[in-house]
Amino acid sequence: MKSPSQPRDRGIPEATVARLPLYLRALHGMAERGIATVSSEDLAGAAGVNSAKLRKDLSHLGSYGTRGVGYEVEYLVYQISRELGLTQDWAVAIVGVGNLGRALANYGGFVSRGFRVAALVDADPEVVGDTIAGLNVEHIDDLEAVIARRGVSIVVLAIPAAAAQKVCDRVIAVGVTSILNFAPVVLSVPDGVDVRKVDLSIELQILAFHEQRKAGGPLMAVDSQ
Amino acid sequence: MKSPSQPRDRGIPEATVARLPLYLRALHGMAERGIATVSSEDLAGAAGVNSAKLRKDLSHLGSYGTRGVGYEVEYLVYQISRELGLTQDWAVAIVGVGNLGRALANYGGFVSRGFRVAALVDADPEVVGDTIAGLNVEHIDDLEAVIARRGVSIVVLAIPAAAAQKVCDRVIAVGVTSILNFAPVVLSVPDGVDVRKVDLSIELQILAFHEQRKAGGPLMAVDSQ
DNA sequence: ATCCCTTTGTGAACCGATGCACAAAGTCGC
DNA sequence: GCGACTTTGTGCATCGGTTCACAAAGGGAT
Repeated sequence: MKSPSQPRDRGIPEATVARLPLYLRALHGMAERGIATVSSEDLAGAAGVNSAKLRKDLSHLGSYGTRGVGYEVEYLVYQISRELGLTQDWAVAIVGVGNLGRALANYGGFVSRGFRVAALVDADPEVVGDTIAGLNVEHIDDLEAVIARRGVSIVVLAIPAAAAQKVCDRVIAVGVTSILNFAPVVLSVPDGVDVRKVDLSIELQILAFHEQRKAGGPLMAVDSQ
Repeated sequence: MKSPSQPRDRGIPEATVARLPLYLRALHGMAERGIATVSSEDLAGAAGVNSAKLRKDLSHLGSYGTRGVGYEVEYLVYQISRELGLTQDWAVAIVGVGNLGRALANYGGFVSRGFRVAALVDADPEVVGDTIAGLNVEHIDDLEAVIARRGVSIVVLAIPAAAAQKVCDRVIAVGVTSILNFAPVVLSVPDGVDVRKVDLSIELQILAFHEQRKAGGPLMAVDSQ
């Protein structure tokens, strides 16, 4: 026989990984409202995806549903959390405590489960030493020491584009392999380092493209009345 | 004969649209450094993509290169800008001037070209009437009037998850069809409305997944020495 | 004017992701 | 214990996107 609930495939598709947090959030909401089991149809609805896609996504983790019934909410929360690595605590350092860095540090929600802001770092002597969100702001010169001391494994870059590559190189040099970049610049990193980018400007430009398209296209080839 | 440099295909792939802002940024940098022409190889390098992909992307806009030479930087900047709709000015309203909303309002860079923060709105009477980034904060009750008066066509939601759907519905009701959502919630919108989502928590969770994977997987099935 | 060199634009194979549709598997009522 | 019903898990067709590889196109030298 085989043990019934084992993650089968070590290779989970990237598209699936990107949706797991969505499912997890929906499940947390259901758990809080006391819902014990949920069908793929309902969960897919809450997460805004197709139910077949949801089932296929979950099937990559293992066979955690019961046919005729659905998925047990608490159990699925645990399995997804474990798969995403949220059963452990990740220490996050935020580099740059300008407007954005401050917002991130104070944004309690984003560090809800599994993540902990462990350090704030900035280059401006004016803010070094300040306390933001209960944390002391340390100097960028001590970046490497801070990362080592606090056990930081994920670094968030909330600094100007011009400074991003240099800081990126420094944190990689001391072993960081996960970076969330808010600076509007393409970081070049060696293999094995993951960079995820959040770029407000790009998102707005994509919206503008579609908005313009709705309004009649760039040439405004009006055949409307 | 045919006019040589006409956008040929009105259906530009979504993946291409998402990369055009990247190319545009790289081109702006080159223009500032006085570079007149650029090859697909060099531009692709600056944007961090494969050169064949870049050529195929640009070919969707038209035939704007010269074989044996490359692309004229200024001309390409204009063509991409036009395609993205950045030759016109988009009025953006930011709803919610908490930490994040404030950061966005002050973040000059993201409203660089084509975009203009035209209104700030919040529900907290404490901040309504304040001036942030040179703009008066208006009350959420006047949301519809503000959108109409300022000609807002893109709305940025920087509010708590619980309030997002309601505000979303209201702006859609007065004709807004482009929304950039920072609230950690799946918005449901009618067809024809574009929502783009920026979710810090999800990005971190994806990083955590890969970080854990590097460290040996969720089961820590160590067969290493 | 011709040849060689560079670089674009694209046909075609490939790859991953999506969604339909259904068999397999389980529950519940009687 | 059995049959009807529900819902999962997945095979398969399809689709969009990526990458390779090369013919076509243009520039510059001689």
